[in-house]
Amino acid sequence: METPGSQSSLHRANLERVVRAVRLAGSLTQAEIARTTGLSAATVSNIVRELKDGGTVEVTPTSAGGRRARSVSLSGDAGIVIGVDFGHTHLRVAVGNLAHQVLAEESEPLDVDASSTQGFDRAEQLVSRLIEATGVDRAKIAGVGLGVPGPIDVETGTLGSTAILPGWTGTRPAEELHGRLGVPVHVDNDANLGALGELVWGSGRGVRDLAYIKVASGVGAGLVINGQIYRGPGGTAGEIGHITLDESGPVCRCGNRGCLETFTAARYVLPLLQSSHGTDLTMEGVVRLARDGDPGCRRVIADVGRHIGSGVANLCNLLNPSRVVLGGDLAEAGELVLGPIRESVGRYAIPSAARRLTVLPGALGGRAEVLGALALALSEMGDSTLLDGTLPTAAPAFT
Amino acid sequence: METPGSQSSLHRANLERVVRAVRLAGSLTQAEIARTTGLSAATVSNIVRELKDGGTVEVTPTSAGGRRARSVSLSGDAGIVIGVDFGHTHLRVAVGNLAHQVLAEESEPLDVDASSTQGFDRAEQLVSRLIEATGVDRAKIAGVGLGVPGPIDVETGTLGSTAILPGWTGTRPAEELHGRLGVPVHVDNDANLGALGELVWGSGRGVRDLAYIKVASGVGAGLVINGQIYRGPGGTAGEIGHITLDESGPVCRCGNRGCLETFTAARYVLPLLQSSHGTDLTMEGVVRLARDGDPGCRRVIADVGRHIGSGVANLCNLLNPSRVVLGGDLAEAGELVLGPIRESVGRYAIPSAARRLTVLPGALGGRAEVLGALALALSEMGDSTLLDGTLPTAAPAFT
DNA sequence: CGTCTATGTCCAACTAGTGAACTCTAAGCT
DNA sequence: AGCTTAGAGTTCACTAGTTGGACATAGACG
Repeated sequence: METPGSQSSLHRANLERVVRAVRLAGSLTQAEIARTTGLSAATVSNIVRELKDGGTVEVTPTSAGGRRARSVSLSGDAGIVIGVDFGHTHLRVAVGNLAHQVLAEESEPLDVDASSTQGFDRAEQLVSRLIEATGVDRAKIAGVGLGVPGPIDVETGTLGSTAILPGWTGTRPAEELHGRLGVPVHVDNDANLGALGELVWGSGRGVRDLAYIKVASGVGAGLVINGQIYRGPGGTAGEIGHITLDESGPVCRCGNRGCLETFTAARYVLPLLQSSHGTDLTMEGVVRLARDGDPGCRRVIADVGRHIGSGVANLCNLLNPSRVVLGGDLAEAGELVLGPIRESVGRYAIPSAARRLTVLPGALGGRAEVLGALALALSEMGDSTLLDGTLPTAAPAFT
Repeated sequence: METPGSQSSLHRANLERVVRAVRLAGSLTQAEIARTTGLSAATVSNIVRELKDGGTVEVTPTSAGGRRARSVSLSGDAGIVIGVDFGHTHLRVAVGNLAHQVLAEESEPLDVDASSTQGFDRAEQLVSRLIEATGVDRAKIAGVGLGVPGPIDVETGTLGSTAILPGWTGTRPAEELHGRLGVPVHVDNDANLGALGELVWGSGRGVRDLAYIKVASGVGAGLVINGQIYRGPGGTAGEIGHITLDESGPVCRCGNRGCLETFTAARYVLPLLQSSHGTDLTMEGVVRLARDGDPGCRRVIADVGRHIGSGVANLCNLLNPSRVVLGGDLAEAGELVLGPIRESVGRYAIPSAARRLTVLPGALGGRAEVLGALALALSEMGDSTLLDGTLPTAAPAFT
């Protein structure tokens, strides 16, 4: 640890290399590890033995019908990670292992008006339940990823004002959960985690740059640049909901006028349908009705799509991501909303940028955020955590 | 080279570490190197000897009034880099060394209608002249950075259509210059290089995320994210000039309507002043008149600023950079344009993002691009090039 | 002028990776 | 069945390279 530039650090780096290779591939034989990592067979042999002794890796004596290949894979109980996602109306928890496998996942409704304390209590309970259900060892928890539906101050870890969970403003979610679970907790907002989730498990596999647009009560975007969440220095990157589409448009809750959100977010869109469809409509309902053919709902959704498309076109001109993934309730509308988005992008983005852009619906639906939280825990943990035989049960730090 | 993960690669990494430390600090004693790099004194001793023998580093027997410290610094002639910038109306070349010092710099007018061949000939001549003037060894050229005022296809290195140098579309500038100079040439567009230049030498020192907005015949932005130029998968990131401000605004050359450019670029703005100020006005002239107090020009510049501010507000919401640097002719207008920009940003960006944003004029003026080209050559070279005694005189690759 | 102290160098010890030789096992051929 | 073949994994001697400690050096301080 104390030798930053030499010898043993090299060994460490090679250990990580091997672990990473195995994790990415699921399972490999030693010869394959040698080939993909570029290390010599002898070195791989030593490293695998060391990892096996440390318990981070499992060697299944002979797997395929081949000659004598021993396939190496991450041992399932080497460590587990947990994803927790506080959403608009529900709480969702997932348990996964270091091999990127999701072992269990569950969600339950969350009372919007519940205090933050109640919320965290509930989260703790649900986590405990899932851990028991999967039968894993509590001490093996390597880290927790936590998603919250609002802006997080990166430096202090304090939750900014959120219209979605009003009573939670000013709390420090990571600290709260860390106090209850005793392991490192890493927070981020739901849009960023959704982006990460889709990148790792969903519609963004294999892509390095991705924008995840989440339309729900508000509109937010999570940006992944070069394989990493991009938060911006202030942590507020991705606020696509408040780019200005029409300087003299409706007044937005942010104080400006004509923000994208005023044309697309549920709270602004649903009233349009009140007189014709009644007052107790939800976005989900509108989407369902539209799919069933209701012309009014279809029109509203298409209009929303067009406006999102304008925003995406701006995003595309500025950032030129290779993929845009649409998440949130609205994604359920499929082509009804994607069509207009693509059309709008084609119209407003410069052609060379638009040509390379793919707009896809999220593949994970409401699970994107929890899975992203899982991915966050995995990535923040760094592979090096795997390498100490002892996984941290007390947290050295939390973010 | 062939050992990707081991031993000699460690040595290489340590060599680079030392070179980098020395380069950043200017000059260090061996003990200081040991402390900043974390390597042991013995290792540093060996490495310094190796570097000294290789000629990349110079050891001045005793420098300060201390005991017996030998200060180690990059030898001035260890290698030089060259920046070439083709601008709207001029060609600019700079010569620098690996210690980030600019040894010589010169610009000359360039005929817009000249063929690309003529342009590259002129560039070659100017480079030769500067090399002779500084008296450095041609064989020491480690790389060339090249700026072109138009979109470059990252894969093929082909220059896309540019309204600024019409005859150059479809040429491969890097290849052209590589053919003439025989060293690796790395191209990028002028906005990206301006961003890099300001980041390394100008108003962006010490910042990791920066947007450089260049207003000239068009409007472009160069983005630096996490200390690196961000080009986007298609290489067209930063096209701030074509985000839509007004869906029913003037038709833009890109085919859309109401692009930022139609409110801010010279070709759209100058006509506004034709009836009052004559037809042979340039953007530079407008700026000068505005500074002298001409109310019409002041008004025009303030309006341009407001529109740029709207674009920057969008940029700020999406990307949340910590700094925006304004370059190009317009930057000369100082507060006359920055005031309205800041005002517009304050109005249209979400407050939490706007609060962290600093909008500054470029510190390098027209030199930003050449210096950025220099920085590009330095960064693309990678420190490892320093480590072979022989700097490449024939190029293994060019980008 | 002697002592002190930080610098740089040398040397022996140690760590860790590598190539080559070797063993093992199953598949394929005769 | 028996032989050959070939890829997988292991062992071993070797080598590259870093480190801690001993040692020499030379200005600073008293």
